[in-house]
Amino acid sequence: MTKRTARVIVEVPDRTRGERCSPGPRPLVDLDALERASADFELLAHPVRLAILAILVRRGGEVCVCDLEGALPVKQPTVSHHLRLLREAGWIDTVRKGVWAYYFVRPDVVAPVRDRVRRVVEGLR
Amino acid sequence: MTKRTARVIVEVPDRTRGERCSPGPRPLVDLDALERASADFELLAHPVRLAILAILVRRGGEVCVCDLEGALPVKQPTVSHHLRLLREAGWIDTVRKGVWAYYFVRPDVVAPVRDRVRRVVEGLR
DNA sequence: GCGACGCATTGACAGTCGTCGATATATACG
DNA sequence: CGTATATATCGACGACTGTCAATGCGTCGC
Repeated sequence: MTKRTARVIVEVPDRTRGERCSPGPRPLVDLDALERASADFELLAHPVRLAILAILVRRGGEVCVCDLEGALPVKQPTVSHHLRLLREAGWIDTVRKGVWAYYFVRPDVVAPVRDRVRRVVEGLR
Repeated sequence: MTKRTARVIVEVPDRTRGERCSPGPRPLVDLDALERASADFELLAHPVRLAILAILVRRGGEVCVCDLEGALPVKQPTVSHHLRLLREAGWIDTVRKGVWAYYFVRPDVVAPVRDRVRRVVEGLR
């Protein structure tokens, strides 16, 4: 989703040329965790998507698109767009019942997301 | 930071025209929390920034830019750019010591961030 | 002073994102 | 069938993001 061009390197260099300007051990960064986490954060980084997720979780079940549409400050194609992003990420899924489409969260997918995010955020201390 | 054009409305409409296609109570969404949280997530949604934060937190103190520069897969102006974003958000700050600039996290700012993110993410259950 | 160095800023570029009108698709109802 | 309704997709637009070379700015050592 982002324009990530390169990967994050694991070590802080020991700056053999000249003395190091920071003392202390060289920090290690879990590369793959960062990459996956940032992808999660990208999806969370929009209020409409957050609202969709909040509504779906609140209802604890299927929610009709038309209800979402009415609750959000964007037009129908835009709602559909954000629903697609969440669906393509696997976070939510949909069933059609007649004319209506009902969306719901997939807890089996969102739970690992929650774990990844929690791990990164708790690391900020 | 995002292209938010409008605000998130608080209620799911009761669809007076026609019957509602979803039953259940109308969910309420904490608008301001969503807005602030999505701003937090935007800042977290890049692996370089995540890596910077991880390194700063790990070191538990000031880290020279040149160390960060060596640890990240982007050139110096790009590092500076991401440092600026984090600094402008108040998450980190800097002291100059001679030629070098040392960055460090501001726990007083990051702690509320952690709380907001935690609140949103724990809400995903 | 001068040159070297570390970092910040600028400016430009390509790529991506969010939005919405228009349109397509699909279902339901006469 | 035709029409209405719900959702998805398309296409275009403007705005923003990430990146880096070039340049500026401040500090150090000489």
